[in-house]
Amino acid sequence: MLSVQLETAENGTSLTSSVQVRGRFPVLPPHLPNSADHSRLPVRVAEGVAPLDLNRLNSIICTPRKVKRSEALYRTNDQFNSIYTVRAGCFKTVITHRDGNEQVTGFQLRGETLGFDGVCTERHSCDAIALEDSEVSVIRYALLVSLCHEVSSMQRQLFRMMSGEIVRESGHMMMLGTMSAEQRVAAFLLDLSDRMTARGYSPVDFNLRMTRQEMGNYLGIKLETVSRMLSKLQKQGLVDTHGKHIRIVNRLGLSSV
Amino acid sequence: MLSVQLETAENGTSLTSSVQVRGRFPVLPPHLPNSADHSRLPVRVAEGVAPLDLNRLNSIICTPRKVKRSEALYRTNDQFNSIYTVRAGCFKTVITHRDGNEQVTGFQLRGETLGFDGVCTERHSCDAIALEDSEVSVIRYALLVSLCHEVSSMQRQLFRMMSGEIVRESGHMMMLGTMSAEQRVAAFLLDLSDRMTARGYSPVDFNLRMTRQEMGNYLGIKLETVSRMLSKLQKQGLVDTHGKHIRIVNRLGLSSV
DNA sequence: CGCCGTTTTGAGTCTAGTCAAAGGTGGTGG
DNA sequence: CCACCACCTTTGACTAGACTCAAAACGGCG
Repeated sequence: MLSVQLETAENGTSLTSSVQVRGRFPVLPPHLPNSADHSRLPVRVAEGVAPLDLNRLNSIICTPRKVKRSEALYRTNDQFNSIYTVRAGCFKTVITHRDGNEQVTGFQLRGETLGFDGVCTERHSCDAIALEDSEVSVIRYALLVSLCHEVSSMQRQLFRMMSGEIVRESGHMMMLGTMSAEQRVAAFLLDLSDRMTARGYSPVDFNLRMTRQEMGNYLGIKLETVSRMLSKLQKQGLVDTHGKHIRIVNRLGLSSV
Repeated sequence: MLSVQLETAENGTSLTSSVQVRGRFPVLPPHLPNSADHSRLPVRVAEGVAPLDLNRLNSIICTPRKVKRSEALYRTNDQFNSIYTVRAGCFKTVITHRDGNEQVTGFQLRGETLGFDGVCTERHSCDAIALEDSEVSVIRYALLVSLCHEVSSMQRQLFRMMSGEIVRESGHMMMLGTMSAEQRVAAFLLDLSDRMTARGYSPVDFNLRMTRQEMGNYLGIKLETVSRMLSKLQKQGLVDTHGKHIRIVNRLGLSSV
């Protein structure tokens, strides 16, 4: 039995497997975020899958690609060929309206996935921009799809990952639709904290990779408002901020803002 | 060659096929929305697919299910078993936060699809409520998945549908994040108009199935604001509203609000 | 050390929210 | 067929929260 894992965000889409191929497809241990050996994409599928050609897997998991800070991994209307998992660094996805309005639709941390927006029309529907010098694993979609066709557990996993993205986006819509500025900032920090935890970083102490501007855009508020709300949360003794460094002092208090 | 189509929203996910099974799986002609014979789900896949057992398809496309106005097709945390396409009527999907906050995440018209939110965790992550007496086709997910495993064009179509939902949600986020109340209402009417057109209804003359409350919740504004903005658009000569009946007078003007 | 981009804070404005009341609409039953 | 009721919609007056504009403080990097 061979097992493959496609790492995803944490909300249930990335299920652990009892049988894992290491060596050839080393899995990044979540508690060792700076693990030295990550020359290949960590790929994981929920259940063990039928034995299959390792070369086949190799052909899907391409050589990593580096993207410099503020450069694009892909842009709106680019031909869709691949999905990506973040091996190092951090990205944002941005939609640009014809009138020039921009909306940050998400931030992707190490281990999270990018590119599913392109499956539908075979062109990407947003820009993916690196927030710092980053590196991704490139997964050829056509090959992934044919692998899914052979390996049913992989197919199911891919369905789950896409559904997970749908669910996450719903949560974001809810935030944009119903929350006050203060609640948005609090919720954002908590979400980030959860995702950091899932990746093996400290849940209470981390550095933001995005500017107040980008954060505010994502949250549907202005950068000055983000700043004010952070100050307010600090006054309430819920967080401790120094520029981009965040320390969550009172997690419970933060979640009940 | 046999061709099956799973009808979806209009943004490119539902591709027409040259070879279609009629008779047994009659496709609702888009220009005849009230077509009498729709006792079975219209199922359509992008490309022709390999011949397969018709009984297999029959077992996936279950008997239709009726849902009365204001009743739930499914609720948050319900076990996920099936996805649904709307055969008649109209639904809304709603997320409820623990603090009681609600957010309408979408409206599903005739021919559109519901339920992908459940794939990820095998439980639904929102409520799907009928806005009027409605009817859906129930598609067993487990069977659909195994069919996808056999029929690669069906697998690709399902991936496209889910990606389409991701893209649509991104658009909604952009609206919630960047648009003024007036723009939101205008954009909402235009979106609805496009979807009505895609379903064979008039693009300029239609009835809303939701209340101002539900519309406002979806748009991230209050019901009074929806009402005010509709009045404003009417004063500008862009639309003509009488309660739930909408007539788009100046489409171009509306899109440049 | 000085520069540039980012962040913080303040003051004033404006959009959308709140509260309230009146006007419509559709469905039900007499 | 009409009257009544419940619910939905519109409109107005006032308020609050977030935005805009502006200036100063901070921080990282060459």
